[in-house]
Amino acid sequence: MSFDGQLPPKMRLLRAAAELLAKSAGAAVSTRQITQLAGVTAPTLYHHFGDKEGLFDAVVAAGFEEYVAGERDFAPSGQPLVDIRRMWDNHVQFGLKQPELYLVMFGNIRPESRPAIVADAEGLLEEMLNKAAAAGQLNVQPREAARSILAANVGVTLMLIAEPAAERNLELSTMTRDAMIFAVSRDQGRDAGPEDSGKSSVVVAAIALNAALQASHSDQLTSSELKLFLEWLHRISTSSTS
Amino acid sequence: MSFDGQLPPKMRLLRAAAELLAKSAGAAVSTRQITQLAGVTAPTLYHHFGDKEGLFDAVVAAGFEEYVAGERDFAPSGQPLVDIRRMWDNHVQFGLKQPELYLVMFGNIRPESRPAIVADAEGLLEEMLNKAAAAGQLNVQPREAARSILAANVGVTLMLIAEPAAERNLELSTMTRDAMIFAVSRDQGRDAGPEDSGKSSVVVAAIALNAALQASHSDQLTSSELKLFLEWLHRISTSSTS
DNA sequence: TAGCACCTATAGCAACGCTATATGAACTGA
DNA sequence: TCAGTTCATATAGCGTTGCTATAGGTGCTA
Repeated sequence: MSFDGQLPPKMRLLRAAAELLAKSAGAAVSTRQITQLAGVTAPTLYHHFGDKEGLFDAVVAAGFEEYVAGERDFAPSGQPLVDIRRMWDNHVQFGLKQPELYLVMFGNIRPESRPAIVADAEGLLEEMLNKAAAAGQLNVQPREAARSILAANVGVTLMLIAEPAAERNLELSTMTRDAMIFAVSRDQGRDAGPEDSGKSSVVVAAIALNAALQASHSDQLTSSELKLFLEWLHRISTSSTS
Repeated sequence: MSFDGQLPPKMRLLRAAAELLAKSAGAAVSTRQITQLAGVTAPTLYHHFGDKEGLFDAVVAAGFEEYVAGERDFAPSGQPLVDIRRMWDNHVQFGLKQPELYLVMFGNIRPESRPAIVADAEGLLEEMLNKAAAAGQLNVQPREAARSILAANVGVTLMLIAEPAAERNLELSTMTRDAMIFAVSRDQGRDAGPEDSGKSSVVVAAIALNAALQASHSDQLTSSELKLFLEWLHRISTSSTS
């Protein structure tokens, strides 16, 4: 298959790069391979993308949009925690379907190159977790919960990718997923050990109120009052969780 | 600094590679750089390691021994779950101390290359989890628990590495760690309906927080702050807007 | 038609991973 | 003692890589 057809060279380069990246199974992909498959010469690549990495970044960006689209695809079920399970599963499926792309996106992140990709993925989760918090189902701050869940999600996906496809056991994913969701969700605290629930009931209530307030535009307080109120709420919410 | 000294060339190559890898901050490291720093010519490298990747594998293997040594360093406390917490923390510390090495070990894993390292790390965890299982503290099979915990541990460490060192928040690690350990340990108050509490409003949340606060003597706010806070809380609680 | 952006091609550089071949040093067995 | 063998390193260079200086073609506006 080649892309000599009708598309503009920029698009042909993108598709060629994506295709070669996808079936190269981790081996290096050269610019010469890409430009040849795209039916284009080297300077064209550098004119449009500046860099080999620039081209790969563009591929990743396209892949990420696909990922985000997948995450938003299903209608909210009204049960945030159920939706979060779906997001987790969708994340894993995306990683297994496009392992090379996934490794570039989440496996190779480095402090300086860490772009908005992780932050965006985190934002999607946090958005959903906010709904859970508003419904009083959360045990911790939505942002922290999102980071934690996403970290575990990435770890599980990387581990599954690393395994030979034949012996992949998705139970690793479901088990870790449920463990994480269970850990951040509220309904564990009630029956848990006595020392745990005493402290956290205030925290849980504060978190729920915080989320609910932000969702509802209550007019019972002036904006300056509200600001201070929320600050105190935050202080309570983030109190001691060693 | 160079390694022209007394050591045999093989060792000099290893150290030079490790050093360059460590301070290259993710950029590619060429064999020419390595051999020059080691005071050796190209064929020597290929004689001893066969391959550039062979050399890197050797570096990783050395790094892994250091990692394992760290994991075994502390004496078992007699409480397996406590030891597992220490193993988790040690894993994260290793990753933060040698991020480049860690990324090669755990971030770049591909199906064909090296589940071996992961398998070893998993074995260490499983060993400890076996003790927990023997003590009746486990909820799931030790092997599955080990895989799950390790996956989350790797995910968290990668995420921390990806952050600028300045704003790294280790609470992500402790929180995820405790969530995972809690999830696999037996004495949790399991069960609880999927969606017990329907929709919680600001008012409900505020009332809950009010009650919780008064019962718990939180010290996050001063008494004067608390007084005002409770007044506002009351205003919100008694409002009729949903 | 002239001028002007844009886009693409020709040709080639420096750096890369790697190797065919040769040389020296250290050990063997007679 | 010394040829034979093996191990370890060096010289030199191959093919490929990412990238670019330069020039030419194309379609637009005037």
